Amino acid sequence: MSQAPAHIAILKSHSLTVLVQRELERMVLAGELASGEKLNELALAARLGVSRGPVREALRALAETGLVRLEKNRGVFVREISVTEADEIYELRAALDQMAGRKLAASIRPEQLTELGAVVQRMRDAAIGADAEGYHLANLRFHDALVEFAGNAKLLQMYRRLVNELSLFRRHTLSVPRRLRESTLEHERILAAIAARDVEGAGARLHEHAVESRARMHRFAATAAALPEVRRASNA
Amino acid sequence: MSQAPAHIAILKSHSLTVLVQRELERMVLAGELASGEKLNELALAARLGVSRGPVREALRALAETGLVRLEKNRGVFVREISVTEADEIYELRAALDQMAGRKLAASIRPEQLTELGAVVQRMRDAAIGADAEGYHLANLRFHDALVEFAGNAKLLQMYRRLVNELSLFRRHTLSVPRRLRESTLEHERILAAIAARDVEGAGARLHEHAVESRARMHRFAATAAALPEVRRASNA
DNA sequence: GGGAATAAGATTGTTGACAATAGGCAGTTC
DNA sequence: GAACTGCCTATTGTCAACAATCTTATTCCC
Repeated sequence: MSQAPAHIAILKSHSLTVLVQRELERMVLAGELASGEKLNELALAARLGVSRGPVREALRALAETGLVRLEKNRGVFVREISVTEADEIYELRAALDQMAGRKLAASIRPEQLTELGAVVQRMRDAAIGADAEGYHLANLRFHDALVEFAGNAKLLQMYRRLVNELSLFRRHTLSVPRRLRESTLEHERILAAIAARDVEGAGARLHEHAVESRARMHRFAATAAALPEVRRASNA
Repeated sequence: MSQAPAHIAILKSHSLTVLVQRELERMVLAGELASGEKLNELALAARLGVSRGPVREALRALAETGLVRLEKNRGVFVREISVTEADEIYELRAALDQMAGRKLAASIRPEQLTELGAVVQRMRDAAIGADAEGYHLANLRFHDALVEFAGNAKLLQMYRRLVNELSLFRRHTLSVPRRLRESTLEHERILAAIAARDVEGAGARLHEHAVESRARMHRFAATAAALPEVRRASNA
């Protein structure tokens, strides 16, 4: 009776379906449910302490966001993002980033600039300390904040959805960015263009930046294909 | 026995949930379920001849696409798009259209050009005949084809989702475009730029075109607000 | 007469059970 | 020994019932 209230309050405002959906999304993004893995409804329901109904509803919703794939009478699978699809997402992201950069350069407020500056500082620190994971997180936050500050909720929603999907792509393909210093510099230039309220410049820099990410992804994919890491599930 | 196979084949490949989802989407987009309307699960289930399970699953999926809104313990409502949100969508669409235009100008194939030309011809005919509905359909098809031919499936998916949401905005706000001839001319110019493989020009024209749609929406919204059409469901 | 408390009805949230399908296993046949 | 056929089990698809919550109508009090 004394430890329940918090949980009860949560349940009051959110249905089980919503909670299950969030938890499943978290598990997928955290890699606890591996890309391509088949999800067993009953097992998930048991694990989360609910019945199959909410789990099924949550899975239908997640299918619409692109995180899982449904096959009738066969089951639900965590989506696998192909190189082709990742390429499309990167290309789209370039356009969205450019839009965000232009909007932001035209409207940024001092406290937003301060926050972005702090994130870039985190990148510098991570680069100096060769802290790839820390850099990765700061990088994600930088771009998310950028789009958030751009002030178009729909854009933010789309952007986050794309980033989510991309995180399914070969689980942390780029988690070890080689050139941390170089990359930090790119972000500094982006921020400088925004601070200078250079609309076209900020858009262009962000677009380039996304295009560069895309190219890096392709180089990595090519490398990964060259040294076959015993991955193909083919019959040969 | 002789009329069943077709239905069986459909049910074989698609679950009830998927069929219900499609039908509900159709009903919403066709206006059979009005914007803001509360949807009764049991009534929908009875109407579609299924139980509440598939209906609930379909509604959860539709909520994720932005067509309906869920309120815990209160029900599901067809989403209402505010002017603010419509504005954001128009702005996003401008960026996506520009991207599509640039890609298409760089890659269009003869048969695609022919098809786009045929659609523009339908616009001309509709403009001459003052056929607003026909024009509207041709216009939708023109832009959808444009994005489709751009060759980025993710872009197409996102674009269609935005267009769907926009169709919820004050149901056919622009269904009577005044300047059919003028608008046809704009589309001809867009197509010309693409045909000339003018990457920047095609992108720019499409961007302008979307920005113009956005401005038109705002003018219309302002007009509609000026002459209060007895719409507010407020308590006054 | 108006407003708050309350009870009845309707609707949603959740669960468990049943039906249908897919995939694997053993047995049989060639 | 390989391939095919038919069962068996595990899992998904669908449904109906129960519990919890909200809405509405009614009653009571001021």
